[in-house]
Amino acid sequence: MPTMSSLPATPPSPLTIGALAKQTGVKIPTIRYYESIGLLPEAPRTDSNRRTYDGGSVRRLRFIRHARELGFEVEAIRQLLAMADDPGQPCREADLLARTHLAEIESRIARLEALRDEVRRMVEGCAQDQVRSCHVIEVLADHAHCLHDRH
Amino acid sequence: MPTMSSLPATPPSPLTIGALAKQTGVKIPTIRYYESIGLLPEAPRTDSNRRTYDGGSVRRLRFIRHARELGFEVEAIRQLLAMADDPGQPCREADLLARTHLAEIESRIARLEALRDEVRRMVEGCAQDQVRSCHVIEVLADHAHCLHDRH
DNA sequence: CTAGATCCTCCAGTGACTGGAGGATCAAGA
DNA sequence: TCTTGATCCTCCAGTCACTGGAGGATCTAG
Repeated sequence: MPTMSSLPATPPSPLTIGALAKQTGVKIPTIRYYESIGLLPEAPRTDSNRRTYDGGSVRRLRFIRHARELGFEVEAIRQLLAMADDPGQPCREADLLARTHLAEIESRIARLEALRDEVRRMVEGCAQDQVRSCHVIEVLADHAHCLHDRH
Repeated sequence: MPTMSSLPATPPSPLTIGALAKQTGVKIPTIRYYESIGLLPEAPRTDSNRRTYDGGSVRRLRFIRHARELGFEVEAIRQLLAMADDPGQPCREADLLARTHLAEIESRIARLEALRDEVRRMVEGCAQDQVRSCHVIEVLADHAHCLHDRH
């Protein structure tokens, strides 16, 4: 084989912060901010002090982005990441945490489904050019959709 | 009939801001903040300048709270409320808006369901005291769970 | 060897609340 | 009626999670 071909899998060349931002949809200052609050580990630097990233960073950052979009706060994400980083280790304490998050997730799904049904009804009404009253508010205002009752 | 009895339905006595806060789980400063940014209409005042509310306020505020918890931003809630306030009127323009929100809601449901399944798997693993690897990150990191592709 | 893109740090600004200071008002009991 | 504790008012400063600009270094393509 001639000179050009290297090993079968291309060695995973490190990403710049800009490339990471592009691949994840997270803005550069936000990436640095996540590092500063410890959601992302401190990125290794090049000789000229630039941060470098790899595929793991992409997955971790995408996870953070999705979780934030879904309304989880940073502290919850930090806990979720810690559980993922440390699979099954202090299972006893992580269990309660996971169950709490699970209940919260299920509550969100239920409320989103109620909202979805109502918005869908609105869209269908519009499609038929019918003027029918809108119950979006009632749907989300209804306390029955809450799984927890601490309010 | 004696003197005490009034009309069949008790006249809906107005709520104080504190009572509204209790019924909705929204803190008093937050209620005032929502009024200041126009999410809630300016509350009528008593002679001594205190805000008064009714059942409509309770429903509207509960809606806002749930929508915020579900991660919708204030601007989206403002639009949703405007549609609800003005049922079927400028149907043509509201339609696109509603469809956009619908797609967003469905995307959230899909991602939350994926997350739920994974967290559930973790919890079950814990319950059996099994040490199995955790894929929460992979689940939410997976770009396939996104319905939009602008990133 | 430049010129433009990209990176660095630091710091100030934004959106959506959250809470304290200082003062007025209300409602219930002595 | 008078007080006293709860609740309300406005204003303003602080927090969380970003977001963006200033000023300067480094990289990369022509």
